Amino acid sequence: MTHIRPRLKDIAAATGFSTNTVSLALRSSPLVTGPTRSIILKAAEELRYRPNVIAKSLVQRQTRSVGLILTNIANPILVQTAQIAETALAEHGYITLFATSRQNMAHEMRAIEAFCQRQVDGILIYPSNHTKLDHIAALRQLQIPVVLLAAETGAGIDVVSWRERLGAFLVIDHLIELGHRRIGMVDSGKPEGNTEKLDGYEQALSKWNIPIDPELERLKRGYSPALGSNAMAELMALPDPPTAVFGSNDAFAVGMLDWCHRNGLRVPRDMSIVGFDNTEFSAYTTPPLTTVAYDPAALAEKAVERLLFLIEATDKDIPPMSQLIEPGLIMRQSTAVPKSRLPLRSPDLASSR
Amino acid sequence: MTHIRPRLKDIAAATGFSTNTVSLALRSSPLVTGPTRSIILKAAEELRYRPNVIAKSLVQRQTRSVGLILTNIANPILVQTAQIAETALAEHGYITLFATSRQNMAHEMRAIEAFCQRQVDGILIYPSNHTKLDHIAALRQLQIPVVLLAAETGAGIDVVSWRERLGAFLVIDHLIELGHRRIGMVDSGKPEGNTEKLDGYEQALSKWNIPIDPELERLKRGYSPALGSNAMAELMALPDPPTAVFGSNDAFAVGMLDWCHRNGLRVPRDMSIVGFDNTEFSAYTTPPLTTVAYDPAALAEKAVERLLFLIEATDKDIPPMSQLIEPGLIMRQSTAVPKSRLPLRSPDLASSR
DNA sequence: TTGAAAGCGCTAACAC
DNA sequence: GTGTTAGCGCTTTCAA
Repeated sequence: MTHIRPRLKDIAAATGFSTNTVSLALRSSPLVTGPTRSIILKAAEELRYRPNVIAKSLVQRQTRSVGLILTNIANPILVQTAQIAETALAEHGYITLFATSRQNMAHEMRAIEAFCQRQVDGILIYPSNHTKLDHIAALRQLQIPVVLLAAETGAGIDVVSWRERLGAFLVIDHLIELGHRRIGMVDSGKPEGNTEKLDGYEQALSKWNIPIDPELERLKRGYSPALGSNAMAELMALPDPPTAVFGSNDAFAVGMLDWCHRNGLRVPRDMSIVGFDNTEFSAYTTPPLTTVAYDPAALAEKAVERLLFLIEATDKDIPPMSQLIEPGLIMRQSTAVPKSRLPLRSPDLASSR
Repeated sequence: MTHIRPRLKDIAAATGFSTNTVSLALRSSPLVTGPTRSIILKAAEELRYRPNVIAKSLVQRQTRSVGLILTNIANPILVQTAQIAETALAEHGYITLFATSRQNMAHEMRAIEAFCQRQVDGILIYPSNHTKLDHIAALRQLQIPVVLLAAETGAGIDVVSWRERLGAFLVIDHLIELGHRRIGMVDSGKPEGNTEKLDGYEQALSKWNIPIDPELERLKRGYSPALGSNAMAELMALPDPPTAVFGSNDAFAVGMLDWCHRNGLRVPRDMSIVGFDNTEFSAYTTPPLTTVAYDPAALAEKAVERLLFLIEATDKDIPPMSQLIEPGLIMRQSTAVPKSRLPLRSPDLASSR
C-alpha cells in the first residue's frame, strides 16, 4: 500500500508492467493480451484502484461534466426539469455541476465563470433574464456548447423551451369564451425580460377586440402564494374589478384562491382563477385549479439530447436551433361563466371538487 | 492569440516573464513587484485568460468541489436544503456536483463512485436507506469527509438531521390530548430503514397506554398525494376506523384531505389530519394543515459548515458528530376534538380557514 | 504486444 | 523578485 489512493504507477509496480500497459489494460484495449489483462485487473481490484478523472480530463481536454444553472428552485417544475436532466446526463456518463442564480445576473455570471474554469463540456441554463443573453452568447466563442431552457428564441443560442405565449393565449381565450371581459393577469416575468405570457394575454384580448387595461396587469417578482394574494387584493380594489384572474404560475393562483376564500368570494361562481405549470398540488386546491400543463420531462430530455449532440459534434459551427414544446390547457373547477352573465347559476358548482 | 483558451504560458510569452512569475502575479503573491503584476494582469485581461481549475486541482490534490446526493426531489424540503447548501458552498468557493439516487442503493453507490473518481473534497448525502450505511462509512478510509443529511445517528458518520422521532411524538401526543384514541399513521420511511417517525408514533401511544394496532400503520413508498389518498381509503375500510390520521409528509396529508372531501368526511369535524414538513402549500389547503415544521436552512447551513470543517481540518481523525435539529408542531385547522367526544361541536369550524 | 518519453496546465521547491 | 525544474496522474505518440 503505497498510497491511500493507488495510481496506475502502483499497479505497474505491483505487476511489473509499465504504466502504459496498465492504462491500456484497464481501458480494455485490444492491444493487451488476455493473461496480461487479467493480471492487471486482479491487481487493480486488490489495490482498490479508482481512476483519477481529473488527471484524465486534463490530458483529454474534456471533463464529461455539464453545468446546470437554474434561477431558483421554488418552482417545482424547474426542479423536475433539473432531476430529469441530471438522470439523462448520468446515463450518458456525464456528471452535473449545479448552481442557482437566484434570479440575479451577477450570480449567474459567477456560476458560468466557475463552470468555464472547471472546463465543463457544456452548459444548460435557465437564464435569469430572457432577453439579456450576451454573456451566454459569448460562450460560443469559447467553444462551450450551451442550451437555454427558456428564453426568446433567435438570440443565436440553442433553445429548448415551452410556448409560454401560446399557453397564456389559450387561458385567456378560454376565459373570454366563457364570457369574461375584465380579465386580470398577475405575472412575474417582465422584470426578467420574460414577456411571453403577458404577450399571449394581450394577443388573446386583441383577437377579441377587448381593450388592454394596464391596471389589470400586476407584476410581482418571485414565486409564492403571498404574492398572488397581494395582487388579488390590488385587483379587487380597482373601480372596475376583474371577473377572472390569470396567474403566471400555480403558486400565484393558490394565493389568489386563498384571498377569495378569506374575502367571501366563491370560486368559480364569483371569480374565475387560472394558474400555470400544472404542479402536483394544483389538482388538490379548493376548487381544483384550471391551469396550463406541459411536460418537463420532454423539455429536459430534448435539452440534454441537443447539448450532448453539440458536445460530441466534431464540427463546432452548427447553427443554433430552437425547439418549442406545446402546452395544453387543463380544465378543472376554478373557471366558470361569470356571474354577471348567469345570475341564476346553480350554487353546487361553487363547492364541488 | 495562440489558443482559444490562453494558458499561463501564453501570458508569459506575451509579457516576457516566466510562467511561474505569471502564476504568482495572478495569485497576487507579495513576491511579485507592483509594475510586474500590473503588466501581467493587463496581458491576462487582454488575452481573456481563465485559469484551468482542472490542472490546478491535479497539482493541489483538491478540487474545491462537493458532491450532493439526494434520494429524489419530489419533497420540496429536500430541494430547499439542496439550494441552501449549494449557495453556502458557493460562498466558500466550492462547486456542487449534484446527483439523485432515486431511492435506489445501486444508483447511490454509482453516484458516490463517480464523485470519488472526480476527487470531490467532500460529500453531503441524504441516504437512500437510513440504516444500511456501510458503503458510506467506507469513505472515511478514503479520507473523504461525509455528512449525512438524515439517518440514525451513531453509525460512525457525521450527521446533521432533524429529530423526526420527536416531531412524530409531538403530533400524536397532541392528537391524544385532543381526545383521539384510534390514530392512524401513513409512513413512507420503513422500506428505507427510516423508522423514526413510526417510533415516535408508537412512543406517544405507549406513553398514554394506548395499544398499538398494526392495522393502523400503513406503509406507502414514495411521496405523492395519491398514496395518502389510497392509505386513507384502507384505513377507513377497517372495522374500527381511526378518528385521526398522521401522514409522514405533507403530500400524504393533502391526499388524505382530498379523500375526506370526496367521501363526505368533514375535516376536522369528522376527521383530524396532520402532515409533516410544513411545505409552503400546507398553509393553503382546505382546511389549512396542522403539520410539523423545522428549518431546512438551518440544516443545510450546519451540514455545510461541518463538512467544510472536516475538509479543511489537518487532522483527519476527527470523531464523528451528530447534530439534531428540533422540530415544532404548527397548529392549523385540520385537527380538532374527535366527534365522538363532542357530539354538538359547532359546524363553522369545519369550513373555516 | 509492451515500454519509454513527452506533455496536458498548473503549482511548488529551489536557484540565482 | 524572477526563472528553472520537477511533477500532479493520466493518455498518447513513437519505438522496439
